Amino acid sequence: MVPNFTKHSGHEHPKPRSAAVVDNIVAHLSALGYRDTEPRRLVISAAAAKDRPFTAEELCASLPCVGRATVYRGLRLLVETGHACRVLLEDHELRYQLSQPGHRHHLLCGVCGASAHLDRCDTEDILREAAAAAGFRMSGHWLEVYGECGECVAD
Amino acid sequence: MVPNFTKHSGHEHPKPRSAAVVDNIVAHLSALGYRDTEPRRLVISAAAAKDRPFTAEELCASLPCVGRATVYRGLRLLVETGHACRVLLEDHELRYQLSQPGHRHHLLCGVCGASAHLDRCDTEDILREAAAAAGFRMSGHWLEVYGECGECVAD
DNA sequence: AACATAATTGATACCCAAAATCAATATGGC
DNA sequence: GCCATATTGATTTTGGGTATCAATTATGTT
Repeated sequence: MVPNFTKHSGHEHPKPRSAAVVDNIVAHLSALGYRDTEPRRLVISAAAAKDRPFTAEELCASLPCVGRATVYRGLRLLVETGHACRVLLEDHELRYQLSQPGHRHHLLCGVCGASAHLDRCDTEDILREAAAAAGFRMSGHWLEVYGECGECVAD
Repeated sequence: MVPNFTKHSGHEHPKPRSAAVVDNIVAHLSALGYRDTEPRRLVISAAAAKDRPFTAEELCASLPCVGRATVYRGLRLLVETGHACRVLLEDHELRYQLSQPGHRHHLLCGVCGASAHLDRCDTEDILREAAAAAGFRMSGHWLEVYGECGECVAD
């Protein structure tokens, strides 16, 4: 019954990072009073295993042993607690993606669909300034950059 | 039962700018082979009259004489042709907003919901550079800045 | 370790936004 | 004005997402 996460071809990393991510999130949820359950871990783990933004339905398909409602609830919880965010890509489908809380910068490849984080965010100050020029007091932002990732450019 | 949309207080501008926007869009659609029909104009006009992102349902309510299907089709067409874009705000509702083609920068007030365009986009170059550092070739971006607009800050 | 309590799960039913259908109508080129 | 065709809109259908609720499970306590 345990789903087999053999998605990542070739590489035989024991995936310590992904597991750590799941543990981190579960720990945070516990701190917030949410229980550490296996279905919830499965949802988070499956979400962490995705290497690009995914739909709720895709996640359901990846988790045949977890009820639909639980998958949706898990996703909602992740979004509410800031561990995932919703992404509206150009195909007009609502997708999800794990993310560091408050971090809303993504590089999205229009060819292969890969998604990466934009780590160094020098834009913060510039945005704040531009917003101030329009009379806004900025509290946050969401940024998505479309283009082609390195691999797709190489092809 | 009729919702009272007396939001636009006072101002009795004959709204020439909005009309021009509608004409522009209709002209572009015509160039693409789409016909110039009254229901479609009504949809575009109603969308242009909104001063903040709106839901499809809200637009339907604003257009009791236009069929639901036509409103939804009109919105879809606007999005497909780049005259509107979908916006995912923090209340998790899918909203629409007219926009210049390719222009995806908005200032969104979390208090009153007002939306403004970020016109001078100095971020373009910085983003391109940051994306390149991650191996991406940037082709476009979508940026939303959350915060408080001038009026709400003043209160 | 067993208990009590409360959160969580999942099968199902339900809701509603959005799309599909299709006959009737309006548009634009001729 | 005519015709081919895009468009409309009343209606039906779809499907993503949520609510329900009995059964189950996690956590703190003793």
